[in-house]
Amino acid sequence: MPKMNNKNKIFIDKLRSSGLRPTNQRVEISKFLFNRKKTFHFTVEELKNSMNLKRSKKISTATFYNTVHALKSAGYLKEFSLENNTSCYDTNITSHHHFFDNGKVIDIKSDKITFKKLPEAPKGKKIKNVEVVIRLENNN
Amino acid sequence: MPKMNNKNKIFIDKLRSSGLRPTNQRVEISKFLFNRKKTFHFTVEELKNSMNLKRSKKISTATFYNTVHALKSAGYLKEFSLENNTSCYDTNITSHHHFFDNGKVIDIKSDKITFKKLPEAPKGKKIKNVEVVIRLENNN
DNA sequence: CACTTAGTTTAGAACTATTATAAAGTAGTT
DNA sequence: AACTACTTTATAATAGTTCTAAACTAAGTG
Repeated sequence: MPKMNNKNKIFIDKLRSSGLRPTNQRVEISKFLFNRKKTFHFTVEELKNSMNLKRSKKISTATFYNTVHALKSAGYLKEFSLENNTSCYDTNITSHHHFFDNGKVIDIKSDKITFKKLPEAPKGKKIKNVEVVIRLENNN
Repeated sequence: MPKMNNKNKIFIDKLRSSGLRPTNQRVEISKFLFNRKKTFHFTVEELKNSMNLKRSKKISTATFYNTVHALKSAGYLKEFSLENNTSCYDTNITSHHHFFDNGKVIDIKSDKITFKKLPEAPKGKKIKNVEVVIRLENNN
């Protein structure tokens, strides 16, 4: 077993509560994702590339997908579709909205958008969530 | 040249102004898409299956993709991503919003959603459009 | 109204993102 | 230390979409 101090506890806990054993690969992924101040947006491919770039022994694609899926199912990541039909994940799991700026994604805090009017859900349905995308373009 | 009366003019015009010659296949697709009272939501795969089902001579996949792309680029269709990362097209090209109900898409008229507060675009950017998705779930 | 040419259709190959498989490896319990 | 269930990995498979190139056709030209 690799040395592992309490510094990693928070990242390991996220894995365990996602139903995953804290293996080396997974702990590194969890740290990479959650050991940051700012929200992180990524596709699995981007995550894989940026983590594997600096590694001699690469983590496999399947492990990235498995780990991200489990973290997402446990609620530690939010998922949404980009315009090129790939999945983007967001470490900001609070309810919020997004700017889409030519492939770049920027969070919009929930309280920056409020509604004057919203439709009723159809009969037998209720509203699960409301997500706003504001698409940007360059001035002039 | 196959007989072609004025009834098809509107469908042919959409093709021509999308930069496409009005071939038989394309006119049929255009009619299938736009000869309806209600908004139509579809993926290319769905469109292909429903049109080809009744045909002896099938229209090829590439022709569906080409035609849909051209109509979309010309502004006759709107495109958005479903949650399974496939492209969905909408014959309602007016600005509007959507309910997502377990894979089913329902239009929300633009005036059914109004904002009390919207964020400013970042420096050097301006807002191109604002799209709201309201995700539904079953009651109880 | 034949001729020509640029645009079109098609089957199939290629590609990209993602999921599945199964053999070799490892965590964690006993 | 040994066992068992879970992991990792390379690789194959899949789904949606785009590309390719050969055969075909619309529509302008003389």
